[in-house]
Amino acid sequence: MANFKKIEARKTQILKTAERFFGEKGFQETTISGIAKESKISEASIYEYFSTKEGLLFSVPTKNASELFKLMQFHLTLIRGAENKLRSIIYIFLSTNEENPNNASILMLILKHNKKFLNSEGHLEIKKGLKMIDEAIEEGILAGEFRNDINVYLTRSMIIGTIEHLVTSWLMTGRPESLVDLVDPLIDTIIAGIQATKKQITDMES
Amino acid sequence: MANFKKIEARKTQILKTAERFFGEKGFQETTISGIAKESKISEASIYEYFSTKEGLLFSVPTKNASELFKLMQFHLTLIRGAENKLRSIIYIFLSTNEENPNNASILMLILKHNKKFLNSEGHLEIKKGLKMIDEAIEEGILAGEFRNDINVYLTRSMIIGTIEHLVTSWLMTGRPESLVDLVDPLIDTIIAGIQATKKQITDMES
Amino acid sequence: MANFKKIEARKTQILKTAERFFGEKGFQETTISGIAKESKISEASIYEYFSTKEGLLFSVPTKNASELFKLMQFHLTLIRGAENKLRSIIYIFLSTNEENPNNASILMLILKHNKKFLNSEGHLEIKKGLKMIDEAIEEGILAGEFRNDINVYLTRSMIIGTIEHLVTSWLMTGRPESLVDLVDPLIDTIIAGIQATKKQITDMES
Amino acid sequence: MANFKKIEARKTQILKTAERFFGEKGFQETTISGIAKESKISEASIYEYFSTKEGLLFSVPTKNASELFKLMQFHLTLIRGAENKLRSIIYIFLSTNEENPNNASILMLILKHNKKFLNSEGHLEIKKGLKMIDEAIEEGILAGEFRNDINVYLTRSMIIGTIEHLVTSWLMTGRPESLVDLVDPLIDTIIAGIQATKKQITDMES
DNA sequence: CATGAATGAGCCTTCATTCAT
DNA sequence: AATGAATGAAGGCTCATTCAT
Repeated sequence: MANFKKIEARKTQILKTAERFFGEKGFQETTISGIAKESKISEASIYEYFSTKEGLLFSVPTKNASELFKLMQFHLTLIRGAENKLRSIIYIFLSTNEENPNNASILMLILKHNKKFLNSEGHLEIKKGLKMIDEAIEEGILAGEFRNDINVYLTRSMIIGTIEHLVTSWLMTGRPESLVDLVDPLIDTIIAGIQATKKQITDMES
Repeated sequence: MANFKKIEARKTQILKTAERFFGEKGFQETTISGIAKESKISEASIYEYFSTKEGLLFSVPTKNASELFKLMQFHLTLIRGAENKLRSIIYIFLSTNEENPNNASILMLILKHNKKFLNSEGHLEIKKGLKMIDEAIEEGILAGEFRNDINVYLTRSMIIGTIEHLVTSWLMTGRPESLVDLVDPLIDTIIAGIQATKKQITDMES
Repeated sequence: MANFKKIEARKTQILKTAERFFGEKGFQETTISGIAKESKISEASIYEYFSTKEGLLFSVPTKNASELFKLMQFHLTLIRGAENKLRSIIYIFLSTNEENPNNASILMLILKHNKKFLNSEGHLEIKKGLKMIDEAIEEGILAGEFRNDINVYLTRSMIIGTIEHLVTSWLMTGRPESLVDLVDPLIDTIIAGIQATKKQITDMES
Repeated sequence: MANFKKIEARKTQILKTAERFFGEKGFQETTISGIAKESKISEASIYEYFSTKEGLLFSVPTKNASELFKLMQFHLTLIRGAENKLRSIIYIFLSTNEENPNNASILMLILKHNKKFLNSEGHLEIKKGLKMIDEAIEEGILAGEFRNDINVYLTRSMIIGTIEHLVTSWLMTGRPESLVDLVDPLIDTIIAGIQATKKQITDMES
């Protein structure tokens, strides 16, 4: 028992250091040797817990994503209305990235472009998050909140694309200073673009 | 003169090969040795023309971007109306990327995440393109086509972010099959999100 | 007692697996970890029973050799005539190797070239086998079966060398298909080379 | 030109060191780094000339073997009689090994047991040497020097096996002190084993 | 100009072995 | 007695880059 906890603590220690290194320096510039020194765990031990350097990289965001989406799911059950759901999702995405820039960096700058990761189990967790967006959009269409001629894939791509762009810009250049401040104007614009117009509503009513 | 032309031809030969290699294999997986062999120009000569491997990478999209934005600028002078301008810009971005996936790959998957590039001269060309979007948006606001309360930076980020996301998805997974087919629904949604509503117009009139 | 037996069983289990691994993959390619997994005994336990990886290797053939030479000794006491004894020895060597290629491989391809083994206790057993050959040759000389001018060391070297070469070829390339089929032509040639000729016999008689 | 010579000199320098290291320490214990330091050529340069550590190993005896067999071929054309030819072959084999123990060690203790080598081009040279033995034996049979019922493969195996055993013993234990001293008794015994007996000759005559 | 040739500098990964429990 | 866990130590190999010719 105590043993299990100790090992988990060591793994966590490695993951914590790895997150910082990968996040700050990227994959190539990060060395296992560096992570080992920093986390005061031998290189060989790192390979006890993680199969390869890339395996370690993949392990960093998986846990985070897993926890995040559980949280999201919980929140979303409490929220009524597709617009509110999208607002919440966007808020969670932006705030999570803002709070955890290294993890954001790993996801946005490294893993998003790694084909192996896109086919890995770790990516499944992330796909769940995307699905929540789809579901919120579809819910909004069904409820008449959103126009019924919008393209769900495209709409999701706009939301995700914008979030990614904002986060990436923020990571790369440091501006704008706060990501979460963008939630409201962002969601307003998006909603304006997809919401059912009064005219349309009138049409439906008639 | 003949000499100058010969050298230019050799440079072009290198850039052509480099574009293919970087685009298909990424930065790390591409070797100078590989480019040298493929382009039948010695490694040492590549270093005559390009300072470093990264310098070569930076040189690939510069020329392309330069030509692209000249073309865009020319087109935009002929187009009236901010909406039409945005439509045109989005069309040119998506179609250019679709026609030239290796160049797209270099920009979207490699350079976008390279701080050194973002401060390099090559990035200036790209910034010009972004500025055109800003100008179109601002023009639309001034002309009353777009709402006057929209955030230009955010709106541009939505446009760019969506384009980047679509292109990146297309590069990484092969879907959607056609990028240019998305131009119309994309611009429709965006315009719907930012255009001045009748109600707003009425408000303004009153 | 039961405990002792259990330990012996575990040792045997390890040795059995080790024989297969060393025989099939060689020394370097065999890992203690592999043997541990296969024999379902922990690596640490293997080190309880065997000092080092090399110690384990040395232990594999010792038991086999020990049993073999007891068998040979028993057989030889029943056989009359040096030629018959040599025939029997060669037959036992070839057939033993053929029946147990992994053990053959360990001896022929690994241990024969290991200076440490040649000075180890395990090698003593093998030397006993060689001594039997010497004794048979000497017996043949004394009895007048073999020429009295032959070099015992050289003759034994021929016998051993040929056996080793045949076994090694068989291990490395798979031909000839059967080793024991070679016993008769082999012994015939050897005997022809060392047996006392009629002329010599006549000389001795005169 | 001068360049070519310089490179050849460097290659030779590497091969010379490699021969000593591999011969004295074996394959595993030899490191490229060690060879590099000793031969005062960078590790990277060694990899310029030789693809891998194993490739370097294979290159060591190839050149030697090639020269050796040219020499043998030349000698054999001058020699009349199968017995004399075998004597010459055995002498050359034993003396060459004795003169060049490191090369002998590489061939006898390392490469003979390396399946990759046995299928490599380097091994072809060695096979040529074996074929010379076969030819001498066959010549002897046709000429009536040797019995016509002997097995060529087996006879060659005896010759090679004995040589290998003697050389290996010499390498491993230092005995016998001189290999070439064994040529005469060795060939005498072998010849006695395979030569046509007077009786046989008489039989043939009758 | 053009390049053949040389190398410095690293880094991931593997395993035999040890030791506390 | 048995082992899970931890690691020290090492080594092959790759490339971007330089420089003499």
